[in-house]
Amino acid sequence: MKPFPDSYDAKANEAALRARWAQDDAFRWDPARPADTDYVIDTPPPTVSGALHVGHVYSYTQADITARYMRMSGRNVLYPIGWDDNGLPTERLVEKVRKVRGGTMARDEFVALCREVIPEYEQQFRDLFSRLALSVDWSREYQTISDESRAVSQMSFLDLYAKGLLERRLEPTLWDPADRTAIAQAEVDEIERDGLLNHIAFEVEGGGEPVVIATTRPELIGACGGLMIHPDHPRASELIGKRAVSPLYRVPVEIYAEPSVDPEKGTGVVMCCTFGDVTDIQWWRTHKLPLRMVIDQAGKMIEALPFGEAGWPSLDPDAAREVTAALAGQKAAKAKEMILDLLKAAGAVLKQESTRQVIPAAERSGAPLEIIVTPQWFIRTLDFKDEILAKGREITWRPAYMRQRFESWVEGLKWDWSISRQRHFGVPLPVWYSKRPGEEGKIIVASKDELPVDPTLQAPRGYEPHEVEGERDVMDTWATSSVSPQLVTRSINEDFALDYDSHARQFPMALRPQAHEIIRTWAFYTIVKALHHENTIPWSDIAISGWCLAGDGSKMSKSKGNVIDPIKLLDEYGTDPVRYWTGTSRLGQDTALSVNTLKQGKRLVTKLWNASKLAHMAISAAEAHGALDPVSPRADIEAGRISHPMDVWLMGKLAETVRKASEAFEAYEYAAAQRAIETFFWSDYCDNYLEIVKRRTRFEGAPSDEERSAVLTLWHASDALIRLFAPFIPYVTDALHAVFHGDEAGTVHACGMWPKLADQADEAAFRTEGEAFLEVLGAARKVKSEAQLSMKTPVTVLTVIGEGALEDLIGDTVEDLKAVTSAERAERAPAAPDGARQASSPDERFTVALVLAPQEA
RNA sequence: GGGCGCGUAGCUCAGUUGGUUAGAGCGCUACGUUGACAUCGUAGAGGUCACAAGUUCGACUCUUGUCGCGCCCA
Repeated sequence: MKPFPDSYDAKANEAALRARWAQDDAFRWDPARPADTDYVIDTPPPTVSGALHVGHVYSYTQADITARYMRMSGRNVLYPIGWDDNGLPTERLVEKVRKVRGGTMARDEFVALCREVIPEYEQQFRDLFSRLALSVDWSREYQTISDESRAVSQMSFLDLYAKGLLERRLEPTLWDPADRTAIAQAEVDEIERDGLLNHIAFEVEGGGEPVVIATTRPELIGACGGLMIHPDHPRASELIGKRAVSPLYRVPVEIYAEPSVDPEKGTGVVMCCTFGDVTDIQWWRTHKLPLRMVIDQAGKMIEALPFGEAGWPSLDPDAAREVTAALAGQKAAKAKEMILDLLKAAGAVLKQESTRQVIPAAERSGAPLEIIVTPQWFIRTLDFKDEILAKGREITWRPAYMRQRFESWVEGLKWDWSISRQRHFGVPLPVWYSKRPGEEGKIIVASKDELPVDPTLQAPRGYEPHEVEGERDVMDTWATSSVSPQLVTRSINEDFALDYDSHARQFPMALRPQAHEIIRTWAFYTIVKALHHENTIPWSDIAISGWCLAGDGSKMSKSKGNVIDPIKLLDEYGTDPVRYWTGTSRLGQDTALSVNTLKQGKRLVTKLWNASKLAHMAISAAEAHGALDPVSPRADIEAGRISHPMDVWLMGKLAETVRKASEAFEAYEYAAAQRAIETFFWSDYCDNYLEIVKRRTRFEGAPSDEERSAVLTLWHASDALIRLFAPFIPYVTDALHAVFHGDEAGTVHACGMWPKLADQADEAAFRTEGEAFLEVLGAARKVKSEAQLSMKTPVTVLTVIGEGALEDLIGDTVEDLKAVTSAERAERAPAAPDGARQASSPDERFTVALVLAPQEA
């Protein structure tokens, strides 16, 4: 044992322990241990181009609390960490800090710039996570832009391509006109806004009453390929099969019966365009309508449309070209205004009603989406909804109701997963298109020994550079992130492996911890990949964390100005109290940042320090006389070395606490574990036991048997409390562990350090008498408190009202009761002595009377 | 429109198969410090468990409905 430091210097201790953990590689996964003890965590690598946020602190600490418990309880924990530095967020960051535009530079120059900028942002995360004491295996740290990660991501591509699950298709695709790239359904935000529903008249060919359609997107009239009318519409039988002529452009279009038109909305007739929304795509396919794009990749009206040519008929091509020219180059919103003016001038706008509309927008840029037709690479997901749902049900969701979010997302899927992005910085799609005569356009996919490959810089084997066109698109960042378990195990499956043995051993993994807003992205895509690659689940459990809210329960946001800097939070309170706050949260539940709870954490750290200090004084005094030889609570009780009833009682309460905490942790209910431990520590141990035991800690010379019993109990309680609190407050506990066991004993966080149930005492031992003792003590405290006296105030006699001997009630602890209440005598009697003050016990089972000693004036 | 979560003391939250008198911390009130801790201790005040109906000997807990907040999906 080391001497006890006077006070706890959290800052210095944190730095010293961080250095020690790093030096000892304390949290390294041990390949030599048997595979059935493995506990592998699929840590989501954070996007390093984003700002550090309290949400990072919150959700990664939740995962770490569980990871530390799992490791201490004997699992061989692999808790990896990586950094996601792919994709558009990084591009935007680099453009901002280096004041460049990615699109105007050579791609390899821009990529080089990205690689140059990233490290300092990565370092911020490394520093934060290290400071949070995340017990990750730093020896396996990875980057999603590393050669190996890119190779594994490209292996995933090769495997899916070989299985026919990944293909290049020319078809309508969700498109972000601001960032000029295809996006996936998961990156779409539905935003509500006010709009106008315009009633617009189309002439009916051959004369007669015009047909009136209702649309919120009149700028797409040039893209109209047909009108859809509900079969029950009053004019249905009259109109179906006829042709209508669009205003301005004068394009004749068929009128079709279409039961999916909402007859209640607008006029009950709508136009189908290329493409206003998902329904347009369905109708376009069903009725085999012509493809007429009027909006380009920048979201602007195309400058020249071939009216009068094949596929673009018009009764008045010159007028159509004139309208096209008038709108040319305008963004959709402006074109909408302009064309409405033209339509009004032509008398075609019959009515405008304001409406509340929900429009899809790109999550990242906020721009309203377009649907345009470009060749993209798609992973087949729509055909696999049932399989994906089935895999979701094989995974244990914590909390269970989070699975419904996943399921409602999968059930609502409307698009296959487009993974190609028209960006610069990302994992290249490993394909080329042949220019060789006779096979022009043939897709050439890299072979696995060529990976990682950048097809813009390299040619495929067997081809000269001039014979191929390398694919310039890169992978969606999720296409890479969704193989995070495979990056860690360095293999996609048996066919595509850098190290298949480790994959076979570690995959599927035990746990994916993550936040709930990425269920439809990270969790979903990872499940899809595991299904497609190996027809399995990626992990057996998924633990979903909620959001960290501001102190008033509102969401933190820059616009509200209530964002808290995690570094400042850690500076102000220290890591252990911040982790304690996280430890009070529940999975799935949002948690408000609470100053009270943070302060409570700080008090706990101090209290644990001081309680350990008191125990240490007695223990070191005993050790000086060679009287310290603790084995385990159970062994020491059985051997009679721990013999005092209150010591046995405390060890029973400790046993109960170890059991409750272990059970809670096994159910991923770490907050319940923290509560059980804290309650035992604060009320049983500090408030009661330490006060009771003090009289047996003031020995000089060698301790007597009952003093040695006290010392051993203090040892076991201190040692166990340090271990029990360790997952929550790793710094102070490891410092205390070193005080009690010496530096050479290693970290308290090592594998197997959790208190073992088999070593604990009998939970029920002396329970009844011990509880009666505390009730009597509580009543005595109440008497003194009501008399406004200190506990030290001398008492001549303490009387528990009732029949029988006091020992029948509280066992052989009368001396302890006298000492802790400063009573000369304690007894049980049917009535209180004259002049006694009385109070009842907290549970009202007992009445206790105290006769106070005469006060000196 | 469909679904999920939440609603318990002034505040932040516990309350695990229905069972005496609903708990904790902070805050508040009063008192208490010479051998761990005032970054503390003891005691006290404070709640029709959102609301209504039902099941039951018994409901914070189960069922149904209503209201409010948040979220997911369409």
